[in-house]
Amino acid sequence: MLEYDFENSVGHWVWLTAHRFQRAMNSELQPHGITFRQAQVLFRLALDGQLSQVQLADRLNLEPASLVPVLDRMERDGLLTRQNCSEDRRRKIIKLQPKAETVWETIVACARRVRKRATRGMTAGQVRTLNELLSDVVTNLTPAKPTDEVEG
Amino acid sequence: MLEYDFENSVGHWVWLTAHRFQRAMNSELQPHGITFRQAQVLFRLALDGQLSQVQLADRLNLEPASLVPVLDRMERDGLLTRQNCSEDRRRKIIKLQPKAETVWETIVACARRVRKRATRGMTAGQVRTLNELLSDVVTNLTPAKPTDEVEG
DNA sequence: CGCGTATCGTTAGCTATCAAACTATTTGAT
DNA sequence: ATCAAATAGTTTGATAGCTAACGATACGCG
Repeated sequence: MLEYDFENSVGHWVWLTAHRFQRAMNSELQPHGITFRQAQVLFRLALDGQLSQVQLADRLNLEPASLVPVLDRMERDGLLTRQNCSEDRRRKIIKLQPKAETVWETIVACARRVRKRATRGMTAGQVRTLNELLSDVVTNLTPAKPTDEVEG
Repeated sequence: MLEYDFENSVGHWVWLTAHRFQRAMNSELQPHGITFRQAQVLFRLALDGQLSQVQLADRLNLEPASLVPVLDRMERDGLLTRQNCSEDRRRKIIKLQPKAETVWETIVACARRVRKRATRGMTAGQVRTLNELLSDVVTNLTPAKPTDEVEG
């Protein structure tokens, strides 16, 4: 009857795996009052320093509008601040608050535990292969942006 | 400063790939008034026939509570019905409506297009390898259920 | 300078997800 | 038979994501 082998499609497996990852991360982070998405924001800001909301959304592969409520909650919880930019008054600069550093160790520990569990029984070569194949799929599915060309 | 290589972790790539897949599927399905999740529900019901909500949620790797609003909208849109089960009056059987079959071709076509785009430039062997590695990760991250043992 | 366009952040309305608690019903142990 | 425990579906309250539209600001071209 059905003409599509959904169960063996890449999309199905990618989707299911991502779902399991998110659940694992969220259940690890929940006791510390942090969500997976918030952890990603902290990662990005810790790596790249201060960013505007558009820059941050772009690096998180997120629409700027989707970032607004996330930042609202993190600002409410004292993890970061929105600071008006004097040079461009439309822009707001996101800065981490000291509290963010106190949860940093927690996040890294959770990420390590989940990653270790996820790759149990796999060799380093298999993990690298997996990452490379996924990277190819991402490249294939990423629409070309006129201003920011995707390089190899 | 940072002790965690997030950019090269499996979780990062899996997450990003799934995000691209969902966006691709939703933008393909949007003109037809169907979401990715609704398409998955139709897939499942078309393959497995009538199911209760708990059965359906289990096969979709979803909490039963998360399924409720999805089914609400699909029932509202005339894609399916909830039918009270006479043997167990707690239970409701989900049945596809004729309208569901009319969107079936559309969904399969969208899935084919996205899959073809996602695996462009990859060999059949690479796709199989990718699926197998993802399957391993899913197994590693799936918590053992007491009633339903995970088999190899 | 002035006006059209682009950009930044936001809001509104929709869909989706989870955990926790609730109601109704069934099952099981005594 | 009775009552506690388990199960099915739902509700509530929170987080998250998208598109479309909006107000404020910056930029560009005449």
